[in-house]
Amino acid sequence: MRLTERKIAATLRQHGYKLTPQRRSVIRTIASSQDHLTPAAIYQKVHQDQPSIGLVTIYRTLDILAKLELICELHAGGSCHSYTIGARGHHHHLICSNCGEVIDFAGYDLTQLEQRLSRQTGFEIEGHLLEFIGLCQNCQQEDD
Amino acid sequence: MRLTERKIAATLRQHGYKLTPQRRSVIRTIASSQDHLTPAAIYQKVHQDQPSIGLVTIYRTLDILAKLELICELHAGGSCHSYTIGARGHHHHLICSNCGEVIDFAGYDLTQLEQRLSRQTGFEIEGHLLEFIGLCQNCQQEDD
DNA sequence: ATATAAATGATAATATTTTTCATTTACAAC
DNA sequence: GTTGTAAATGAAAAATATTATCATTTATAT
Repeated sequence: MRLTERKIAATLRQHGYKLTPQRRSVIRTIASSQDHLTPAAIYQKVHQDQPSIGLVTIYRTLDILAKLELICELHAGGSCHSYTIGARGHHHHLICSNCGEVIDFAGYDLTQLEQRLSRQTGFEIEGHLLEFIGLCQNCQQEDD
Repeated sequence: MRLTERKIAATLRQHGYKLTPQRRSVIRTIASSQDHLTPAAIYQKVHQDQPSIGLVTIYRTLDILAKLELICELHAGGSCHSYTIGARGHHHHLICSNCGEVIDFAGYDLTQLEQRLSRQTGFEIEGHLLEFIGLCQNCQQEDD
């Protein structure tokens, strides 16, 4: 079940953020869209409602909403700027959010889930992205 | 097992790409690094070897290597520019690579895997990213 | 109504990626 | 080894995306 505009607004307030017309409009735009939207797309839509809004406000609002986990950030393929050498065979990654260390792990099979999704949605599934983010041992100590 | 520089070079040739010193250097850099590297980081390293190389060549080489699946593209968190409203409860996404349609799905639990990884690596896992990419039914038809 | 900290928008700066095009080069054919 | 050719490169600029700065405005508690 998707979060409602009301619920999002309330959570913002609870965390001490002010509820401005601009923020309301950003929330309404995202909440009423079926698709995922880029900051620029959100700006365009919100701009109809709030002609004086700046793109900066969009970015700031998205940052807050993402931090509070009221919106989801998607990785829609394409350009996410980090590369490692390919490993033979299928594998996934575990990445340290602090130092960037990457550990490959294998032996986890998503085929069944993939088939289930394909059957349920009619999608022809081309691939997937599975990553874990966390703190490696070194970085845990530094944070203490 | 990670791909070797040799293997990557051979695959490039097999696909009709020329093996230039610049490309060799990019491959060597990525292959010899433990971390994942941004294009800018790769450029810096390669530049020591090939002082005249341009950043453009890095981008072009990365595109080719990624297309041939010789390197992995990582999403290291941060700014990947697409947002949807948060759903209540934990869920993941299925995204159409053509039209961008997003389907949320729930009921898939990664806790066990998370615990296994945590035990094996000592990571303190903060979160994960699981997405499937594919073609929705509409877009499959258009592509025929 | 008022005080105040937070939020906004304008502007500029920075960072990232792509395009264009003249020059150079890898490599296949001889 | 030469040579021809398509492919690749680098320089420069353009396009795109994101962040920083700061004076002004505003939501909200009192």
